[in-house]
Amino acid sequence: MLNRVILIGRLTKDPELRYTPGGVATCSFTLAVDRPFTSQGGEREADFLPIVTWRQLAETCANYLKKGRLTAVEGRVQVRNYENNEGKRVYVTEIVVDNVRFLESSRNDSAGRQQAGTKNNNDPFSDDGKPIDIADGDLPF
Amino acid sequence: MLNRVILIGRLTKDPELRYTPGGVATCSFTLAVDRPFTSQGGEREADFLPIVTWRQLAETCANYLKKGRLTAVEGRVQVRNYENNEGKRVYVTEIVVDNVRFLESSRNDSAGRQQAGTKNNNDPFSDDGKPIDIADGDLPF
Amino acid sequence: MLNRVILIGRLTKDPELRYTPGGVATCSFTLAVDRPFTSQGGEREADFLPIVTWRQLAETCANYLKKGRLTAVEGRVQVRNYENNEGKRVYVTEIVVDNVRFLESSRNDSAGRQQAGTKNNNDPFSDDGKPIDIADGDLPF
Amino acid sequence: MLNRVILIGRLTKDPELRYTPGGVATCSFTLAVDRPFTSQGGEREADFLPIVTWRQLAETCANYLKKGRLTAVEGRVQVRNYENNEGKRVYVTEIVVDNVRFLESSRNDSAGRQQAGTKNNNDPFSDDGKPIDIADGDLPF
DNA sequence: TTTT
DNA sequence: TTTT
Repeated sequence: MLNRVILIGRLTKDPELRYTPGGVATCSFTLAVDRPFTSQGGEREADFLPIVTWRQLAETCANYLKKGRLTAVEGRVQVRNYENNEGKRVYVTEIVVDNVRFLESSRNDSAGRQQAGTKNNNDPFSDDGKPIDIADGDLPF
Repeated sequence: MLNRVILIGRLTKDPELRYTPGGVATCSFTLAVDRPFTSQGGEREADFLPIVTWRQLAETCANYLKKGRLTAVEGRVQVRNYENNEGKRVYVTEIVVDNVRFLESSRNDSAGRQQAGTKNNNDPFSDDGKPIDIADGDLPF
Repeated sequence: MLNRVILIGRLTKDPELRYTPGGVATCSFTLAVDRPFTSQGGEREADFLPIVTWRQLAETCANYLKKGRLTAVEGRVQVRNYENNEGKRVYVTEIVVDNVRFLESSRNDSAGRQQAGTKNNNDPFSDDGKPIDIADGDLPF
Repeated sequence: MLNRVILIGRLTKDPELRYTPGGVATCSFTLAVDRPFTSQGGEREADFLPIVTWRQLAETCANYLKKGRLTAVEGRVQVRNYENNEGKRVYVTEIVVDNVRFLESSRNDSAGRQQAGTKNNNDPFSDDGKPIDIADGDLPF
């Protein structure tokens, strides 16, 4: 009935932009969000949360976000499921985001941006030349 | 760095109370949270989100929550992982909650509460008589 | 840069629906939100927060909300200012809301709803027959 | 019943640290939070929101925050009231904060920090040598 | 696997 | 599998 998440963290990698068969843009990345407490005994101190954006926001994220950037997102927790190749139902929890704030400008890493230009990870077909397998009727927001 | 979730939904079952070997209470339940949009094509219209509470709040939840109750929770998204019996690392996403609001009073189901008393689901050992396998040094908040 | 508020509380009165000169609907009400702690010494234990909604949501609120109803809202904190009749600048803090959840159905107060029908508080001109003094170019969202 | 605010903005001035007569620290500052939309007609495009913190967090804020710093805060909206010198009741809306994230490190302004040291704005008595007029029994959290 |  |  109400489902709201706000996160601030850093991208673990450059974002990935894809398109559905119907041409809808979607951008995915992972945010590393440091936990508020220090775990005793060498346990993990950050959560790695999968973020998904759609449409115009997806293209903006692909253009402006990069590995390591401090970023704030607003959205909702969603559990998606699909059948894997062994015929087993798999549940995936993602944060579907409708608002993104870039908390670090790009002024300090022009080198990084140029490098991003040479091996262009914003190209929707950069991985395998084919659009991803997402039903267009199945989009949030 | 910041990780905040607020949900309003209904419990899919009665909550479950357990204790760690060190005696720390933890209460788990699932919230069904209706999505804001109607999916075309028979898709799922709610997310079923696993909630975890600890210590005093866990005992309060076990005492006051019941299947079907409208409930608001505040907490953070957490990814826990463990090795399963095939030696494979499994990742579980949960909402670790530090604030709960009971949005429905119990006045309309005294029968239900009495029934909860006879088959006592608040008993930490109700399932198998043994405490659960959680390291005490690994608690949030 | 980011401004998000989530409240759960009860309406202190029936909501008020108005229209700008340009015909844009706006609905206002106050939420009483109980504080999490008990104040020693007879101090106030709730905050009374002014809520504003616009357009379609304003009309939905006017139709479905009523004094006393438990309600969840999502929006942002806004400080509006204007010059009063003594020529002094006055600052007003409001919660401008873009999402409302009705946490109590109306089944238990059909009497109340019929009464609301007789003295129709949903009539945009119920107070004085004139639209309110809000510039249409000055709308949020 | 639930009251949660999350803001990201910049301090309009250095924070002010004070102590109640009972010795409880409180730190105040204003966050400028840019609005998500551009107002046509020269209207204000940011909200200036008064933030209040208490106890240990107040001292941390006084030590680490400075004018201009990008900062995230979590808390609740509160309406405080008092009688002014004309005997009129005045209502003040503030964000009482229990979590602060410093989104900009201080590495780029050592000059600024040194200056802060010479005219020490962290001194609780820097303004007038007297503690502020707050009843100790009237503290949040 | 699921709530109203 | 991971960020600073």
